[in-house]
Amino acid sequence: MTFSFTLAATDGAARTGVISMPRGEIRTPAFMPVGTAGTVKAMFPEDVRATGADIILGNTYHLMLRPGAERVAAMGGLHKFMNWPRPILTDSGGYQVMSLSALRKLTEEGVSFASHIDGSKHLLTPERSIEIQCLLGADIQMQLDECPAIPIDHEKAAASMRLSLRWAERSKRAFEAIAKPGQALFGIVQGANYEDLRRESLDQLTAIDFPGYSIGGLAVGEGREEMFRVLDFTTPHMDKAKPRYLMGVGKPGDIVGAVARGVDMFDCVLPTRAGRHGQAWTKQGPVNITNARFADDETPIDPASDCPASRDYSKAYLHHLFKAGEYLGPMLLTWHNLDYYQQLMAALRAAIAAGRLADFIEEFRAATGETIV
RNA sequence: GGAGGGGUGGGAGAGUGGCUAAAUCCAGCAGACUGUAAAUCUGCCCGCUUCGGCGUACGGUGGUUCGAAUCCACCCCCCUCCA
Repeated sequence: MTFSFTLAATDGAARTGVISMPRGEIRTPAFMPVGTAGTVKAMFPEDVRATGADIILGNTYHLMLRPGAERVAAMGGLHKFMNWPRPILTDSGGYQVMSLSALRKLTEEGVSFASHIDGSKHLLTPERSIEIQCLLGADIQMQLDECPAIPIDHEKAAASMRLSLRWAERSKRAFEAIAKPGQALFGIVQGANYEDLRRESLDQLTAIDFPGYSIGGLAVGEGREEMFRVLDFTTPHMDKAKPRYLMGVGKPGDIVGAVARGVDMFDCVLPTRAGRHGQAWTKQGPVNITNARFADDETPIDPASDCPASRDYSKAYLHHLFKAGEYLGPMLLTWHNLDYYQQLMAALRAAIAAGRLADFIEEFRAATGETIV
């Protein structure tokens, strides 16, 4: 069994379907919880699964440094190591080119990082990134890319995007040499917020040919409206038969708007990080549970939810746990947020299948007060 | 009764003539977080404010001084030790 993507229904530009892989199916549009260091922080894998996650993320850079890709391979691979038997998507380390820009040097060859842990030097080339992702056993792998922040001028954005293109070719060559059947490598469309660059990137990647395409370099400072504008001139030109993955996005409203523009896959640290920081995402929008107004609120976040974290604990208790610095607070709120995100994805899939996405978006806007054009 | 030490903003605790509306930490209030250097970070935290300031303030009262949380006098209170 190999990688395949089957569309079940469309509604405008939006699609719903299934990606089939040896380790399981991924219902799209999909939200993939982020488990950078081999754990979705503060969560048990079985609870992540119970929220409805079909696939989670891992990270090349972090796992390369600790515990080391070869060690994970010796332990039987990342799935066994972390007790997550379903598909795993790994980022290539491209995001760290931006987030750790102070600790790395960029050359044609690749990226040399000074470890944020102990300062040790590590060269991450496109080939080494693929090798690491294969050692980890990642089901869906990412090419190494450069993820520049926006704003960036056209010239620099073009140079960066073309570097990522050259790395895409090298990544594919390396992948074809060592990957196992059933694994997939995605190319990453770059080009900042410039239409000509996004088109050039997409055309070149399409020529190289990947089983799925990521849209990178968004949600990096440009704002929702601008991000949607970029999607508007990008997704219509993408291969309809292949999954489209908007990397690092996002807030629920970002996801809803991107799904309407034809995006199939998402990942974001927001539900987990915000959960650890006391922010709950709800059907009415985000709320900071540490606010004093919750100190005496005996109602749960969502009494109608199937998720214990959402249903069985009062806001007053969650408020207390955070105020007291208790571990259970971040655990419960992470759990709730992941469940909320998966409920949102399930609702989007159902709405697309029923041909009523526009109605769903209107209801979402009314309930959250969010602006989604 | 005697000797010594000490009383600073909600708490702890710096400061011992002007750079002090008063360090720092905690508590409190609010915000942020988008392919995770994040159980993190930021702002506010005496009152009023047109955000430029203005008014009060370091146990109390009085004094020295151009100027006092800081020096002096007396008083009040707390702690330790001796009777």
